[in-house]
Amino acid sequence: MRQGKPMTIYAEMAAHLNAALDALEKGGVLPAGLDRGPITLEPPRDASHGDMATNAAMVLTKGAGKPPRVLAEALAAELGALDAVRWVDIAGPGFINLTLSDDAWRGELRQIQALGDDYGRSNIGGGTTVNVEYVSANPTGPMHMGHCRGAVVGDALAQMLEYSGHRVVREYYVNDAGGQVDVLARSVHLRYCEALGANVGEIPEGLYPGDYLVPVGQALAAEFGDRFVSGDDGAWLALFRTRAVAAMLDLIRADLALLGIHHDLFTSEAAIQADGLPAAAEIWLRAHDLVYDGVLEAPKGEVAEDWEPVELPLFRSSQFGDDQDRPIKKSDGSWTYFGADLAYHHEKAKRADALIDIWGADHAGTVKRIKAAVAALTGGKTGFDVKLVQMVRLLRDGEPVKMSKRSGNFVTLADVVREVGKDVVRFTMLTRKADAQMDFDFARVVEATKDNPVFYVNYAHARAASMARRAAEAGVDYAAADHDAIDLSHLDTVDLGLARIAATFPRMVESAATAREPHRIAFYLNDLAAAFHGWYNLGNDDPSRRVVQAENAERTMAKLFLTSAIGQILRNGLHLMGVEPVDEMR
RNA sequence: GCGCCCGUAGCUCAGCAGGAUAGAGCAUCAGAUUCCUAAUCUGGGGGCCGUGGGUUCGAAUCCCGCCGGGCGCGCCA
Repeated sequence: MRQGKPMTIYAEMAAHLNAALDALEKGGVLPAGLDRGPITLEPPRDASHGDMATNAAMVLTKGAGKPPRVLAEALAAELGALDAVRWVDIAGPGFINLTLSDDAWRGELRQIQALGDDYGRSNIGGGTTVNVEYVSANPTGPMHMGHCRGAVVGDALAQMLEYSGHRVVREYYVNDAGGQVDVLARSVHLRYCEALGANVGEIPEGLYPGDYLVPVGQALAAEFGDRFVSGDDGAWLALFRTRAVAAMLDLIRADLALLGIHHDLFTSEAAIQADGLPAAAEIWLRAHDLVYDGVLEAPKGEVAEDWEPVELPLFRSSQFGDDQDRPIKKSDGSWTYFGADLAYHHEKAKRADALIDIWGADHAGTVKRIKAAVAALTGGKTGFDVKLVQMVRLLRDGEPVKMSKRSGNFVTLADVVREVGKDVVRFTMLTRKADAQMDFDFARVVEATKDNPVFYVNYAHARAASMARRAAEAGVDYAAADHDAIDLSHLDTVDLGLARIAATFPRMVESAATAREPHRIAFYLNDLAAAFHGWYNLGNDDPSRRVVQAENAERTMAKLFLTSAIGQILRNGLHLMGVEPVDEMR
């Protein structure tokens, strides 16, 4: 039966289903070569239908030229003969419902324990490389809460993809070539002068006012003295830009570290340009008639008075569904953000099989052009997905927190992490699907109630851990026991209901990774925690259902085995989210 | 005007590559502490899944139109 490399129960049953279909082909019930792609084997919504259900008979009816019930009966006969299957029935339009034996579920619990941290890991990625670019905040200041959700979603996604058999590169694109870094350099110059005793007064409109630039100015003053106080900015602008960006990246890296986020690669836009990549891309695109010199139409909607038609090199993004063609260079000859960005994506595509960008929803309008450019430059060979992450509204005491970048009065990521903790921030950011707006209420995310999934899931894990402690106090030492020798026949069908939910973890992770939707982990964990809390509370009415039963060490051991398997699943899920499981709550 | 996202219980949201009687939490009502954290649990009430078509054995899910809401829209980043 269970031999070779360990298989989870869904994988095992899927293999059995395939073998049964092979048998039907051999017996002439099914023609050979039917597409089995649409066949599913999944838990039915209604648990009373059994443990697993397959639509195989309905899906194959057309190709087989036989009614679903006929196919279902033949298939049911094959499947019913399996040891693991206790009961088969055919229902509705032709569903085949399987009820597995208790021993099959007991076996799955052992599988969870045997695989441990790897229960849920898969190789659906087949070792292909996925590049996930996330955060990529402008290097002009510390991280603020506007960056937070994309950071967490991207990081959890990367983690999930790795767990699902991809090689993952976590990348940060440093926008160090635009006008905003000149502004940064000038803002730092002001702080530099200030450090040398100049009275700078109010920070002028158009420069970054934040105090975080003060130490950068001081460091430059200490290093260069008053050499750059007066005189042409050509003498210092490039130097200050470099130093300021480096300092900002240090701040950003430190902020990300607070969230447990570490990128593998920081790629500089300026370096991309210095290496001539945009120019090379332009030549290629011109050769393929995807870039031409043309004049943009005036913008629709609100009419701008300062609109002037200018001839620019334009990318034919309108051929790919964009509203209009997009310039890759400005009228002063420098590259637009888009012009550099397409070259950057081309570069990334050379070293990965698939690209994923995590962007804020405010950049939604630019998705089409970059997708079009990437498709053109890679010949459509590299998968490219842009995941948009919607805004987070910060609430304190039910009131929206006002933020203004201008005054420097934005809520920093570091402040929030300090206030509520890394794990609360990470978990909360994953409790909505990425493309739905969400509220982040400072009071609610730290609430210790079941309304707060962060707490609720962690509580389940802590509860699982505390049971082993309590049992030890009562003289049943689970940690020291020989786990293979524990007799799981003490677990009945009710107990094994938890195993049924736990067993769906691997397929849930796979589907979440495939769909690139890390929030599904959070919802699953919440469901598992609920089932676990419910199971635990059965002991209130019926003492024989308690976990710790000092007078019955064997039964206690079996219950602890189950408890610890659930703890393992909770841990594996939390790990994917980048959240530390807690063993104890105070 | 155009593009993207969204419309599911009173509120906040899930709904797993279409599946069987649509789920959870909050709120509300009724219950449960001889036990491992009641920081929890059990049960009730509450829905034309925005709307009209289409695809098929089967649609909240896929396609098209409409209605309603959010966001974005210049050579910015």
